[in-house]
Amino acid sequence: MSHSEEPLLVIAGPTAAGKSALALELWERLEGRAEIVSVDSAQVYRGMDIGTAKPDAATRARVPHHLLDLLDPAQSYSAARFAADARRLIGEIRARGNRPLLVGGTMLYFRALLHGLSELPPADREVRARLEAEAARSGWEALHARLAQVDPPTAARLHPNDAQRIQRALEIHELSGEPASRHFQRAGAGAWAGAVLRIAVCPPDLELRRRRIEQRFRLMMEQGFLREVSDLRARGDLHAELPSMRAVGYRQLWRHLDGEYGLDRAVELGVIATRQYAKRQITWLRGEPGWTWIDPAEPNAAGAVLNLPAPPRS
RNA sequence: GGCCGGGUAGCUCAGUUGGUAGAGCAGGGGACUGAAAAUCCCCGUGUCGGCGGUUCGAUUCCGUCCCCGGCCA
Repeated sequence: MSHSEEPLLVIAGPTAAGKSALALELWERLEGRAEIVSVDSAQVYRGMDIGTAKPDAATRARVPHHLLDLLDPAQSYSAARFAADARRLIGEIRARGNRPLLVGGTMLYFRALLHGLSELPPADREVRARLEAEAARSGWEALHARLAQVDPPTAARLHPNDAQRIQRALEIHELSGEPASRHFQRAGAGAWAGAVLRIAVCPPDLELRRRRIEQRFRLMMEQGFLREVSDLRARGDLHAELPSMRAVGYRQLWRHLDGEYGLDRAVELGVIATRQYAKRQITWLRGEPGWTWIDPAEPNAAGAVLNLPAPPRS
């Protein structure tokens, strides 16, 4: 069987569940004939290592990893860029005769790759800034009302408080002259054509998940997470509203450095934010059919993954 | 020991001119198309500190006790 005919192996799961460890074990079992593609919206930023639990240098020297350290934290990545990058990498890895392992926790990125995205205008700083200013003047309800004029289906779908999506929908309309709902109806980039084996790594016990998250956050603090954030902050050109600096943990430590609250409180809030993030990831996984749930504590979890029957082409 | 505050949801507190109570946070559930580790939605019964009393009815008024602050001794 050639590698291109093997199902695409994707590994998702809530943060701190043990995805990376499983991926490394899979790599061993595949005798190094595999490469890892990170599916992680925060690990793409350089200098954000400890707080994103990025694999360390030794691991990366041994096992090929992709889509890490792509951008400076002042820049921003996107689901669309991820989908394009991942598609390209999967082709390249297979061409080398290796098996791509897509591993990460950013569920929108998985969806963008596997289900495809509509063809939409990319984000536009100016349009967003203008909408932002308008919202500051007249409130998001007013913009929601305007969206209801130009794109009733989308306005009906969005809550008047969902500023981010209202802004995006208006942006799409403005830049393309067409409502987002119409774009969505048309076939976009399309779903992934080949077979996909979806693995959801998740300890079944809620309490265990909660404990692991706290332990890992505290470990990050011991490893110098605060220093990492204060170094980023000391650059002077970054700010708290950047997508990179809004990441779990970074946001809370940044505010602590701003003097908003003490370190203990920052850690507490960081742990809470991480748990809430994990909950959202699980919600996403539960809502989608086709995932095989794996308990990482199961002995030989990696072996079990490799013995799963290939799913039908989707 | 005396005086003054407080003791109400897991936490911080609001409130009831006497008809058994509600916010924020936490927690749970959900949504998700170029910011997604983002953004947003839904979910609130708890001996209203204990025990007595007054009352048709007390978390609310009265007495008493306990606990926590502060001030005075």
